[in-house]
Amino acid sequence: MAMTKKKLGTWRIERQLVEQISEHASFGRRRTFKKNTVLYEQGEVSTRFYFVLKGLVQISIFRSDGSEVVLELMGPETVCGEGSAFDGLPRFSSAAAIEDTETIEFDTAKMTEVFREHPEFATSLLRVTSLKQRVVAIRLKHLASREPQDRILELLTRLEEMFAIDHPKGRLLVTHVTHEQIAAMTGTSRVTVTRTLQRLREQNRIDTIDGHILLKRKPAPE
Amino acid sequence: MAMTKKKLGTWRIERQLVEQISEHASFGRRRTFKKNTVLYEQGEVSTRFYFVLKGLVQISIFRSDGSEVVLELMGPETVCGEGSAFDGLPRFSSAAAIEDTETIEFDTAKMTEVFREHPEFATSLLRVTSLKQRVVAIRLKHLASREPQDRILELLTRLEEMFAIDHPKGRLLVTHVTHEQIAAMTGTSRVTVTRTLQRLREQNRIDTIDGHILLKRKPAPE
DNA sequence: GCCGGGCTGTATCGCCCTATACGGGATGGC
DNA sequence: GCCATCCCGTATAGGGCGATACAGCCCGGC
Repeated sequence: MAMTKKKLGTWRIERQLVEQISEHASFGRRRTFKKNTVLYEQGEVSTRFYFVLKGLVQISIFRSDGSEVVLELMGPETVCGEGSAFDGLPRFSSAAAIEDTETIEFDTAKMTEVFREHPEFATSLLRVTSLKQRVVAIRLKHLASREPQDRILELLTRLEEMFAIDHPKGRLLVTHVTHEQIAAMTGTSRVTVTRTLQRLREQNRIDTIDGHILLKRKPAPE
Repeated sequence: MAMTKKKLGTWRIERQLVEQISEHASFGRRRTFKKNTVLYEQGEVSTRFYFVLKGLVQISIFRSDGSEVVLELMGPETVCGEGSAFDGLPRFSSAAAIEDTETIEFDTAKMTEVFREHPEFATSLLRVTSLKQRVVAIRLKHLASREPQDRILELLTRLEEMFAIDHPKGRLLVTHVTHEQIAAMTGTSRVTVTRTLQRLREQNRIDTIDGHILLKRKPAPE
């Protein structure tokens, strides 16, 4: 029996910060979402945001021509929806549970009063929003390139940092992503993803083991 | 004498939020930067962030091959550097004053204690980081497209929202940006910017008046 | 065992972007 | 007034990506 193709997210927050948020769970309320239901939708105005406990939530932006850009897959111990909840503007993305999902739902409406008693919670939330800003900015840096290889490698290294295990030949991604998902997240076509991964294999930079991608240790520092 | 080519930023924060931050200026200290000096550099770790009072700051990310992606030009009444200041990780971007610049420098180190007395300041900062996350995410949505026209129009409409004045034929951008700057911000080549703007002119969607771009009112809602 | 669906690997073709180069116009320094 | 510099417009060649189509593979259902 080979490795399970367990669905995982594309995001992780460091333990310490997770704990800091968990400690304030009492300021939110538990809320569950069945598979294929919506947490929030692009365009709506809401002061709610979510701390995912279990399951998987897909965050995407729909472009005006109807095409979908997948921003992230948020797994357990991540926060989503806080951006629009704090700035008060319409949601710029949609969130849908693609597995049965449990969350803590927070509401920013009375948050200022909470901060007075628990200023460390404000700091934690600022760390979360800052982290998100960072990851989006770094993605942007790579999406600014028109080279599919740049775009795809960026996604792979990000996934590696979050979800890879050591392997004799390098680092193995435990997340299973299809070429189509990579295409949606990098703004290229499915065919190009296949071709690019092929090319990377020929360059001996990656390998595929049982459907999982292995990022090889840099072979020679040229 | 025609319109001045005053250099402006690519960013603006709504008045109310600006005031909320200004009211807490006493928690920071005044600091000025001469033209062509650096506020902070990619890679460094720092807990400082800046509220720009006067001048212009260019935020850019340098890619590993040395090429530069210009994220934003931050003019007066904007905040920069807060991302890395709060999450504690190395700066993912560099900031350089491209005009003589005055700022208020804040330090996140003792922020938690400030939040206890002034929880509304935490809320304001959360609004700022959330807004930034939003703008970067929306840029990402468009950069995900490989069509130069998408990328360039996104920049233009964003600039329009922030820095355009009414004009009999539409909205006139008071910011003057060169094709080369547009290229750097959209990840295309200078030639393509010229060609794309040309094409938009032919499609009667924009016009150029005295070096400034005019976004025409949508001609026909088809 | 057989079938069907989802995923990956290829092939072809047309198009558009990048790189490069060059000319002309505006602007500013002296 | 003259020249240098910057910016915009344009041409050419080359390459790689997108669209489309199809074949093979794996896996699960029945």
